[in-house]
Amino acid sequence: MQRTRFGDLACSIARTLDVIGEPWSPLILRDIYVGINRFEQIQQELDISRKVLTERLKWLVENEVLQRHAYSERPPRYEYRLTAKGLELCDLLLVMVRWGDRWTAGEAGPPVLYRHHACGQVSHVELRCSVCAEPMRATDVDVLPGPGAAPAVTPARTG
Amino acid sequence: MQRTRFGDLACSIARTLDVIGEPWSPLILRDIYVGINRFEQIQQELDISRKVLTERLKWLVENEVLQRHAYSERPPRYEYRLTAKGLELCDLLLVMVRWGDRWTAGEAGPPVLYRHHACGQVSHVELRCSVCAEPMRATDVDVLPGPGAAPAVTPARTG
DNA sequence: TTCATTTAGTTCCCTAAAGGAACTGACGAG
DNA sequence: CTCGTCAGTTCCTTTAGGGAACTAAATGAA
Repeated sequence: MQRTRFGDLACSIARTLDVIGEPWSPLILRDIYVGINRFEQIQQELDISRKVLTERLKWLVENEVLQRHAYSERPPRYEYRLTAKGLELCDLLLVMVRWGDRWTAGEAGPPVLYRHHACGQVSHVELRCSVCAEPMRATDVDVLPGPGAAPAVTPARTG
Repeated sequence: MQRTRFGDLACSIARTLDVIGEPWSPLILRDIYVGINRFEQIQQELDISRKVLTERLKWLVENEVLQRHAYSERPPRYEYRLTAKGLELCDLLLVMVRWGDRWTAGEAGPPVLYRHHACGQVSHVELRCSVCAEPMRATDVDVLPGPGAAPAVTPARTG
C-alpha cells in the first residue's frame, strides 16, 4: 500500500477521513451540493483528472454518500445525487467554509456567502451543544472514552 | 506536480483543504489537541511514517496552525502547540466526529465521548446560525456570491 | 450515409508522494 | 564508553495522482 487506510481505526475522525479524506473528495461533494452533479460538469469545474474523478465517484457511491442516477436511458447518462448520509457530510463543508473565510480569505473577503432560510440573514455556522444549545467549541469539552473505544493496550505483564 | 494544490482557488473549502487536507494532517491535529504533542509520541500513536510526520508538522507550523516550542534547551527537545488558528480548526474535528459517530460507529457505539463544560452533559455539536441561533444545516441555506468571488469567466466575444 | 458532438468513462505513461527501514546527531545516565 | 532517547534525515520501493489520448453509445446536422 502506498496510502494507509484509516477506516479500521477506532476513531470517528479517521473513519470520516476514510470516506471523504482523499484529495478532491470534499470539492466533489461541494460541486454536487450546489447542483454540479454530472461527470463532465464536475471534471470541468474542478479541472480534475478524469481518472481520479472516476475513482472518487465510485468510492463515494460505494460508501453511500452519493447515488448514481440515470437521467437518460438512451443514451445512458448519469448524474450523482447526495444521499442523506452525504447531505450530512455537507455540514462539514459549512464548517470548513467558516474556517477558510476567517483565516484564509484576506482582504478580498469570503468568496461565497450563505443566507439562512430561517432568518433570511447572511450568516455562518456556529457550533453549539446538542443538549444545552450553548456554544460548544474544541475548548469547551472534556474527552472521555466511549463504548466503542478500542480496549486499552496494556502490555501483559506476567508475574 | 503530482498533487494539485488547492490554495489558489477562490473557495474557502479548497483553501482549508490546502492547510489540513493532506493525509494524516487532521489526525495529527487531533493528537496535539488531546495532548499528544511530541514527535515520538505522535509517530507511535498514529504509526505514521517519520518522513511524512516531519513534512506535515513543518507545513502546519508554516501555516500557523501549530507552533514549535522547545521544552528543553539541552538536549534540544520540541513539542507542538496549537495556535488560535489551529484550535479553531479543531472545531472541524468535532464535526467530523459527529458524522463518524452517526454513520460509521455501528453497534459498538462512539469510541470517544465529549462532555460539555457549560452543562456537564455528554453531548455532541450541532450547527446553528450565528445570527438567529436556529439550526443551520446544509439544507437550510442559499448560496450567494461574496466579495472575494472570482470574477465570472465570460469568454470575451468581440463583435 | 457520413461526420461531428456530447457524455461518461477507460487506458496508458510519467512523476511525485507515501511507506518503511536504517541512519544521524545531540545529549544524559550509568 | 556504551546505551538509550528524542527529533529528525536519508534512501529506496511502491503506488496514487496528473495528463493526454482513446473508447463506446447515442444524437444531430450536412
